[in-house]
Amino acid sequence: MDNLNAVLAAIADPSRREIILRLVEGPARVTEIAEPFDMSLNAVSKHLKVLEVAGLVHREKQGREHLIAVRPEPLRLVKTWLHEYEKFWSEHLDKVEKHFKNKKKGRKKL
Amino acid sequence: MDNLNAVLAAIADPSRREIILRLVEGPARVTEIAEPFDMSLNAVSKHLKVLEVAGLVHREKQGREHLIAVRPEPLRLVKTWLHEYEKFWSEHLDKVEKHFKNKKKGRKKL
DNA sequence: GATTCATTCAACCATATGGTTGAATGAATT
DNA sequence: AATTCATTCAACCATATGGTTGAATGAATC
Repeated sequence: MDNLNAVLAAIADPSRREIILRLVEGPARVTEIAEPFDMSLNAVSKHLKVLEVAGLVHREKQGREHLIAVRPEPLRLVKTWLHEYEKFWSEHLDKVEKHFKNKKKGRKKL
Repeated sequence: MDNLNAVLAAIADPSRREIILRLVEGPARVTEIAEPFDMSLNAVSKHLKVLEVAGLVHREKQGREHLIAVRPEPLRLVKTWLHEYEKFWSEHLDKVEKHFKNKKKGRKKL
């Protein structure tokens, strides 16, 4: 999946990870989300945009306020990549194992 | 862990993820790693530096060539964060569940 | 010792990122 | 209708990022 880039870049920022964890508690308005942060509302708004583009957050406009809710699905992509990595890793270990087995068996040949 | 930032930023780049997967096959020299890429050797060298700083790769200088090997440990940090996220998520689901249980039980009160 | 080979360092470039402030939009309140 | 409130848009700024090219380093080879 191509989106993995966006998802990883999004969660690479600590403020955005904090926002995500905060949002697991439940949806919140932009101002609420921004409250604990030592940065402008605008900065938080930008972070939310990044999370939204990555699909990690969904925005529901309710009149003048925006309700932001976390969306867990894109994190699956990260898990999937980690699993792919581990799959390759264990396959490689298999190969190494076989390599050593062959060494044992064929010791006298070479 | 603070390094999580560096690890996530490192794997957010697709070339670097490719390098990592390549290195699971086994250690390689810089030129070997660079070979499949359509970018300068220098660019790859920089990517390796980023991976090295993030701890995802280890460099062993062997004379004039550098043997680069993958180091899986830092990816644990990513897994840990995902687990933390999921923990919070399920705790929140618990809360929601209890909330609805209370609604059921106390329906007549409110 | 001169040359070649593997790699990094240094400088540069364009674009992205994370932040700011001030103005604009648009809904709610008076 | 005027004002206030929630949010984004726009412009700007400093720094980071991903790439380039050319020079420097330092080991191997002739």
